[in-house]
Amino acid sequence: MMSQNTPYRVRFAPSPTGHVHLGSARTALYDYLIAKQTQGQFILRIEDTDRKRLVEGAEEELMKSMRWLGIDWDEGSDKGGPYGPYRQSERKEIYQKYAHELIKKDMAYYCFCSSERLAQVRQEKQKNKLLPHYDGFCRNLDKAEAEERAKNGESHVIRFKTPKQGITVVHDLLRGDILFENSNLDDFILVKSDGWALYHLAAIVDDYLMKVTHVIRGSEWLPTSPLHSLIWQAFGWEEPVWVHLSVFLKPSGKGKMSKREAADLSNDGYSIFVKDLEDFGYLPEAVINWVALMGWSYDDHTEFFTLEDLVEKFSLKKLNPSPAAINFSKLDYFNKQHIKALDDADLGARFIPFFEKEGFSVTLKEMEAIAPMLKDRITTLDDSVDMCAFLFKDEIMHSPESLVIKGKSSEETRQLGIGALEVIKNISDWSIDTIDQELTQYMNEQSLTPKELFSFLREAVSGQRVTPPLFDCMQVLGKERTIQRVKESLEII
RNA sequence: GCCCCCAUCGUCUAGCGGCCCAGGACGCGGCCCUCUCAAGGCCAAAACAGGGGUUCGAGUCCCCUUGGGGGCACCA
Repeated sequence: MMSQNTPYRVRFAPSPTGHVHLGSARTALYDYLIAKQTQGQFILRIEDTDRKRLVEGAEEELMKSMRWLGIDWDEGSDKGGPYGPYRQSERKEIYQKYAHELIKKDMAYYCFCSSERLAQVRQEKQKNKLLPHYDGFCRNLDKAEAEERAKNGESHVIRFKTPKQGITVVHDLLRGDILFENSNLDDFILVKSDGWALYHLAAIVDDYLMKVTHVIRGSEWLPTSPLHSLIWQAFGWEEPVWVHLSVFLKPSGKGKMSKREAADLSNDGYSIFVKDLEDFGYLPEAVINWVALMGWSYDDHTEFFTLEDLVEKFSLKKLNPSPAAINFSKLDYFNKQHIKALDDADLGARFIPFFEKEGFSVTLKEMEAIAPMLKDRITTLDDSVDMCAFLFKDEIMHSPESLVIKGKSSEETRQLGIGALEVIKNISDWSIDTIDQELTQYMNEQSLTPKELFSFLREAVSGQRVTPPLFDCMQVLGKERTIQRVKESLEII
């Protein structure tokens, strides 16, 4: 095993079939962390050998999501590197070459069985309660003859000649040795009849050629890991360190999230896709922090981490192999924490797209002004619009019922409002402190409670029940517009 | 069905044989503060799945049971 200070070469190898999922984001994050920490390299490799499953634009979105998270790579399909190409669809011949090398070594063979026959074999085996594996029909064909048939264009796949006896041991960093009886393993396919390599072959050849030292992947790969070990051994190569991460379970902890359940999540403003989280107003810092802590911990009390912190403190050894249920309320919590940690200019800048999406045209200066009064009262960035839209509207709606002070009549409210308006008009220094002083004094004179006077003014000035602190709002609104809105309110009571 | 993995509060977890009648965090409940909403402060409830071993001593090691999860494609 590698010592802690040798550079690790790791790879994140998604297939471009859709949005980036939280589980993928976590894997990529850990890859990135361990590469940075050891001054190694993080490789982004696109696994697109299945031409049927390609999704238009998925590769671009994938890179966008990763960059948004702040997880950048050293080598990849877009930036090259010494071991490219980094897109498997551009490496077809390489896999062909290695597959034939295995045939030559008698560790793989041509199989000419039709998919109909295969389906039949499988069905029969299942009926007899046997493993639904390949029956080995082509396993011992005459080699020269098989070679000839393949050359003549007969449709075929290439299968691995899995040992029938013995045990294959996979050493997982988190779980130790895992034993698999070879008799339970199948003669799995290496190369499809269309000539494209399957994951099992392609990933291993690439990991070898790209000098990957640590393979970090989801535990759904555990069942096929002996196959992978066997291929490494067949080539006579030294295996990388295997690290199988726990899977993410749905919030209830009962099973993986289904497509349907994942879609339903967005009704509550949550999602398991990175792209959606960005749209919903979550900070990449928060998503990183949150996801890092699902299956990993630093100690018994530290939980706020920046990417830089994680690079310094992350350790594969402290990974937890048990499955983890996704906890979105913790995401909310981390989002609040990271929002609070942002300075006003930074936070303000991040509000802009959310205001623009709602049709407001705002300036960075304006956003900077509202940032401090918002930073510890919003959960997601788009909450800023809900809370402060009234500051940027030309007209707001008032309802007479919500204006009238509780326990007082409309007429009493209007008289009080007229008094307050006079006070406001007479404020020459339009600062938060002065507004506070003057209005508080008026409140005392009239024997009103803060709730009575300020709820009225809040409604009058914003048309909303909930806003940031009233005097801050009035200050940002400006004296003229404040007066205007109070006047309008008095007219409709 | 077969193979594999996992097992501490509702959830994420600390715990690597005595420091634990189990600590932190989210969430939940209560109180304080308070112009709304938050934030903040304080307090509370809440867990070692069960059974066998090993040991002077087990949440920590081993075995079994149970429970949960993952995988059994010419997908990755």
